Amino acid sequence: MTLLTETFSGIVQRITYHNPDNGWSVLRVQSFISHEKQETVTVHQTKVFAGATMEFKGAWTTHPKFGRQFKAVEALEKKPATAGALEKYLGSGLIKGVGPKTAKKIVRHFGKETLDIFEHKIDLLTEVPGIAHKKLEMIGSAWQEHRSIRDVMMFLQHHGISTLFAVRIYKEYGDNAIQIVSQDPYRLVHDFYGIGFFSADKVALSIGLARDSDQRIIAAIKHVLAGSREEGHCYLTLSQLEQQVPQLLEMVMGTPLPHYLDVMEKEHHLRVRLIPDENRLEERCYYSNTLYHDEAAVASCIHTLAGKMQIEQQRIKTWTDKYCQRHSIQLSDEQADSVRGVASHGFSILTGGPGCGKTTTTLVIVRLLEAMGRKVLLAAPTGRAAQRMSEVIGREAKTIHRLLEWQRGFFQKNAEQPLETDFLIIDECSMLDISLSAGLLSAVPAGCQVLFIGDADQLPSVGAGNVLGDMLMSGMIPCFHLTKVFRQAEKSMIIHHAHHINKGDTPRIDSPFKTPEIWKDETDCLFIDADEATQEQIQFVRRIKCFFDQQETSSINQDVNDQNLFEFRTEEAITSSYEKDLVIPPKFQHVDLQTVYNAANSIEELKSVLQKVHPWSSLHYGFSALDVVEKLYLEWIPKYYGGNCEIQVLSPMTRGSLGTTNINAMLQKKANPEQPGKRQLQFGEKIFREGDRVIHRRNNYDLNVFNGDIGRIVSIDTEDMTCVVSFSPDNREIIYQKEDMAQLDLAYAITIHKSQGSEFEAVIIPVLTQHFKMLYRNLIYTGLTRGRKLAVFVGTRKALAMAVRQQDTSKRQTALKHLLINTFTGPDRT
DNA sequence: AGCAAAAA
Repeated sequence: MTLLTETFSGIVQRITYHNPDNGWSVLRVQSFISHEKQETVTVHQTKVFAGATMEFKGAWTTHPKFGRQFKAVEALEKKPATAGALEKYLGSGLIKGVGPKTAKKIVRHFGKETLDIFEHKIDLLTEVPGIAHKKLEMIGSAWQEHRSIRDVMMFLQHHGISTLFAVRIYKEYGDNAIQIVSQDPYRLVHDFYGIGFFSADKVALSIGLARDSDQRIIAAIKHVLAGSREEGHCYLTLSQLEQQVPQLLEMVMGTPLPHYLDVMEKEHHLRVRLIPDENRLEERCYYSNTLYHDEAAVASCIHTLAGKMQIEQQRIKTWTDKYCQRHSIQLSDEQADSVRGVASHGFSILTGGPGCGKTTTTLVIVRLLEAMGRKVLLAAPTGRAAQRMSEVIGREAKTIHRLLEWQRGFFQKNAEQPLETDFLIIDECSMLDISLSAGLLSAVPAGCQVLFIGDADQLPSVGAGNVLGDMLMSGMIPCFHLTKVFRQAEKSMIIHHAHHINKGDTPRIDSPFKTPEIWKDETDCLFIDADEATQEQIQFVRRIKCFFDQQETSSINQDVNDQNLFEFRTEEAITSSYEKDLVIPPKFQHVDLQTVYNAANSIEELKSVLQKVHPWSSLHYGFSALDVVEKLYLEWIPKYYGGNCEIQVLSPMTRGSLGTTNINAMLQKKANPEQPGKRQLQFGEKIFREGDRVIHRRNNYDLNVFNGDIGRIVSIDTEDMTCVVSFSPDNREIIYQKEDMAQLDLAYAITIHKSQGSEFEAVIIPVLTQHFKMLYRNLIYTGLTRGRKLAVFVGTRKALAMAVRQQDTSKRQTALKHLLINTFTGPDRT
């Protein structure tokens, strides 16, 4: 860790930038060594005063935009050493009553002894002209105060706390700070947002607390429990804690863990819930207080809301029929049933895959309720989902955070100040985590009806819990499941394969390399086998192909055909790795093809080398996976599906050779290359060019653009550094100022996560083992079902099979399902 | 073989 041992010291001249959230600061620092030269220093979690003399530890780096800078990992305040430093220090406004002018006078008078005078003989300050008795008193008391702060600060900093937090800790604990922190350093985790277990532990060990002290172990248990959220879990089991806690503490525990857990439960540091496992044996499940409360709150709120309403079914039917007729809406039977069902239940769920008509059903429900004189509120977890809801329903829809009036970490709308409405409809509920659900449901007033809409097969929520899935699986909540697909269901292979994926079967998707006709058949789902071939392999195949094309009319493909390798064997494809099949014999490396041609036996050898490559892998045609993405985007899809077909690449990941960043860079270069007259702007590494496809990444209520909106850059003004982006569906044009453009990214490729809730005419989905960590069932399902006319996978069948086998949400440890069953049927404890 | 992600 400590490879960065360069140091750099100087006087802080100016604080160029300071981020109060994480403490990251950019400073201009005048070096001690070369006096005239100012350097840029970046440092984390440190607030430094202008004029302070600092010693930084870290390393020199070169930033692509800002050039040479010192990246500090540690900053220590030194006593001012030079007269110049002293003057800056005193004049920085740190001491009340001393400004730059007075500072100058003082330093000129006392020179090097200035600091000593302040420390020990402050009365002598009156020697300085302009400092009378009154001013001396002011300066004196300010200096006193400053000194006690400084003692605390020095203590905290000595034990590894950054200046920024030291200031906050001093503000909170005052002069007792040293005592409080020494007594229980782990208090800091609870009292200060931004200090975690690791920071507090550093202080604790530095102060000299024992590695096996109770405080330390309890803090570690709390930290592990809180961390389970990251995995999507609500609770951890004993064996999980026994594995993770000692690992965090970096020691073997003397006293067994259950002892501590019992103590913590008694002292309300954690909660335990007994949940029966498959064998009906009760297991102790350990919760952090908040998650325990949230889970229980969701279950009890739903129980309170649930129940049947007295509604005249016949009147609803008559009204619905009339409404649909007037607006020429065709409702299927299950949709009509859903409308009636939802209207007559206190709490219900409307679910179903894409293209099943959830939206139309919702529209009719909203109109019906309004006709019944009910006040209806609409909301969704994300800005984009809310905006789409408004567009489709024609009523305002808000994000849940806005609906509940989120302010400084709390919701203004809650059990005490509930929402004012008769009916609440929440869309895209697969994105709801347990905490937001608890916040939302507590704010529902008594007598209000609630409808959750969502597709549980889509991506799970970012936060902990499996809310929608648990509610559905509990079987306790009235659920209206739309199954009839309107989108040409019979023909659609996308729907067919999506269905298989959901069941856990790896779909056998046809490849155009195997069956070239399928392009013309306008199939809507394809798989192109491609792997991470090396440049050497690609070049080798291309050279051979080039050679054969010249020499023989019959292509090499004909030869491979003879081997009858085209039988569609998924299992074989799963185990084989295409690029490994191609071993280039040394004798053919960099060989002149004419020489090969002259030696007849060499031709046969060449053929046999190529025949080892899987005949429908893209390597066989001299394409890497990235080449295939390019070909699909620029040639193949436009050729068979029309040049106006909207194509979207959906990658499981941001990084990697087939991550969004790399694909974006490649497609920008190929699909929208630099041209004279085509204007562009550069921000650091990012280039935006006229014609680029872009995505907006944060809800911006001023511009009325939302996280996930995709558009095209219409024009760029290089003078003003502004641009105009046109967004679908109605091609509305938004003017971006320079600072707004930071919220834009290239969007030729986006992550599957970002695509949730959107649809595209054609999607290209790379699925390779390099995406290993992200490969799970819901992800593939979500990506595949984003395509309306075409979905093409590019990658290996092995990666696809891995993804389909991996069920993310089933691994989430949650108890909502269990709680709902218990609440509704009464606990069956004996 | 290390990774994605909402809200304010």
